[in-house]
Amino acid sequence: MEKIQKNMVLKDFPCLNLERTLFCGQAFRWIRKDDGSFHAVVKDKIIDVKQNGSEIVFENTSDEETKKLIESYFDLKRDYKKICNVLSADKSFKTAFDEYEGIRILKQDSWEALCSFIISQNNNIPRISGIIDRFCKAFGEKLNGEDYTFPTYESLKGITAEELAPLRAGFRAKYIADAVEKLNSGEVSLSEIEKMPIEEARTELCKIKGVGAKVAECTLLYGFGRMEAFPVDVWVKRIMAEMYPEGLPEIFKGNEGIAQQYLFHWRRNLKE
DNA sequence: CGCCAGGTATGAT
DNA sequence: ATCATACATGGC
Repeated sequence: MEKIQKNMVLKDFPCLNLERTLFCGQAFRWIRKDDGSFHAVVKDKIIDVKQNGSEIVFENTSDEETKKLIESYFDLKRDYKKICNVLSADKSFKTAFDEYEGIRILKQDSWEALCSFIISQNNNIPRISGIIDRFCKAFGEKLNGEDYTFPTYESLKGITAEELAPLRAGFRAKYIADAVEKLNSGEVSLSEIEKMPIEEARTELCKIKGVGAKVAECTLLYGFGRMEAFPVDVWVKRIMAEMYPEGLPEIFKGNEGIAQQYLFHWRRNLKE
């Protein structure tokens, strides 16, 4: 029997480098398999994707729903080439972009982004991934032998920090519990935040314990696709001091988040 | 073994 | 307001 074509293929797609996009510190669940492909669960779908030269192949993506998910998650409708060209008028951005072209902002589930960046505080990336992995295995929905969905806050309703102990998240467990509680009670609403002006959205997110300026900003950028969000961590603080003592250039306006991701990744790989 | 990690809450000046 | 420190855990 002839095998039907059921892979979604992108040929010469502008500004999409999987390796860089998936491992630049915005998402924590992607793994690299032995055959060089990348694997993760996005929402309730298992995604396997590989990059062969100018071709990007999403495996087993025949259904329309999965294609729509990929289009949204990888932000495929946005013209990064054009945006980055504008941002490149700034010398520092251009340096970062020339070295790391192909990074896109992933549009993740807002709850997953919120939770992931609560876990990220004062933590390192390998351990963040480990905690999230244990979180999914302990409380997510099993898809098959290895793969679990990210647990919803609805399914965690009433959970205590003690019950989250298996994650070994340390002092962050009580923050996750507080987020679950406030989202379930409606004291904080992600669907409302989605519609809010950014300043108001920041204030809402910061009602959750363990959510400060940085985590709120990451949630808005990676969970809500707010490209004007600009997370400032230790690396970006250094960037600001070293390159933008007078503040961000005007041309970044509306795309501060994209600028941030390139500058962050570039500066972090520079070390010192 | 010590240092540090995509911060934040808390308490002291 | 601004500043220092603790925080859980484990990667390196």
